Amino acid sequence: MSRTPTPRRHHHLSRESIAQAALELIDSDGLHGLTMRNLAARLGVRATNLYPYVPDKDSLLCEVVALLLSEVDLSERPGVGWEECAVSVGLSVREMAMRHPQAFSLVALTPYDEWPFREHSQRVARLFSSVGLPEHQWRELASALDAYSTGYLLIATQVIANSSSPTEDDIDREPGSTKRAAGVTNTLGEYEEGIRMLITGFAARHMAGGESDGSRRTGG
Amino acid sequence: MSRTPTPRRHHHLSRESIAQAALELIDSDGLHGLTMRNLAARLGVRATNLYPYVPDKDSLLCEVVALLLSEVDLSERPGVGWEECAVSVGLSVREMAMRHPQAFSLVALTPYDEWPFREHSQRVARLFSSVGLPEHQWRELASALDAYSTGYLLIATQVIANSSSPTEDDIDREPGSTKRAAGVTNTLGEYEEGIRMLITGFAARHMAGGESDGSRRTGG
DNA sequence: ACCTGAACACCGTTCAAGT
DNA sequence: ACCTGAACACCGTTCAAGT
Repeated sequence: MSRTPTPRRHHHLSRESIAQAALELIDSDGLHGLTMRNLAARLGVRATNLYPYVPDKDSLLCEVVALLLSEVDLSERPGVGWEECAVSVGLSVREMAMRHPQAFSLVALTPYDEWPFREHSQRVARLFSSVGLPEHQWRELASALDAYSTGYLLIATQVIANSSSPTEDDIDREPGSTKRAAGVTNTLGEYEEGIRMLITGFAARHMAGGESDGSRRTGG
Repeated sequence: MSRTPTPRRHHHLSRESIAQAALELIDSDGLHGLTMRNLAARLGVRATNLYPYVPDKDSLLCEVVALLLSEVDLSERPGVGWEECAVSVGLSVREMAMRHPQAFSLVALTPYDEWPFREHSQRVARLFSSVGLPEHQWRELASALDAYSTGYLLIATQVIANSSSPTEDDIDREPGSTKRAAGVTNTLGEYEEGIRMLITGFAARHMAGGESDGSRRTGG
């Protein structure tokens, strides 16, 4: 019955604390700096001591994804129309991605039917169902916005992660390197404009009047 | 001077043939079935024999990405308006992704400033600059469409890859498993509708009249 | 000149042996 | 009862030694 082995020595160890340390390790050393041995060393412990708390590395990565998703602000925005609500959620996702550019690919790579996305989907549903759109409509909108955000931020963070981890060998000491010629922009403005294009197009194609000003003025 | 060592024995080996075999191996065994040793075995050779042709595994993965990008149809569509042109490119990307669901994440994970995207970006530029839109406009549109496609298809393929590789241990022999409850849909219709939302929104926000019917009737 | 096996420095994970 | 080092089966990659 006791599913959790509850070991007694390392009191600072737990699924949560290990996942937190893993995220910090990724943030500082990059994804392939996350090693069971490295992570254990960071916690003052041997790799084998992690296994009572975490079944394997994949589960640990799921835990990290859950940590990242929990940083997205999905609280209700009272009195805010669905358009601005969708925009602000998108911006919150971007803030999370830019706080953790080396870890964001984990979010994008984790299959949607894995458990970290279950709670997240429920939080999204709770927010969007309070926003005045019929369910089949906000589901289609949320799906498109999610695809756009995931793709845009993955592309942006991969460029950041690639140029910020020289892996200690090829440090070309030129300040303006040959990198950003490929037209990778990643500005908040461009990202937000894409979201607004989706919202505008959604309203035009799927709603009656197609109005999209977002001053909803809800009394209660 | 002789940068290419030009070995003489294994005549069937070359950068291209190795990359092709790597893609086939990923398609059948999944991404983590691709191993220098596995790949060599598939080619009737030892792992060390690959290194004269490919400097390391990362370069090999870039070569695979180039192979995948080359499958995208970016030929000109004479007499087709920019809207339908953008849609058909998006559908071609989806066909590539669905042909290689286990390999698509490589495309999404490869930083945009790596070389496989240079030629691809030039092909995109060649197509879109022939379509009647000013450069700053089609660049913004292409960027948003790329983000959407990448995100949507990554999410879709990760679910496919996750459920099609039971890794030989957890084969729950229930036909209708607990999987697809998370609302992962991945239909061609939903994907295409997202593209059209972006196009409609782009036209409404960035063009004069905002017309978007796509019958361009170009004479030459 | 070309190829090869052994070897290096790592992985994730397990488990018998210690205390 | 808890922890540990050694060990297993792998990686990517190198290189001295063979032919």
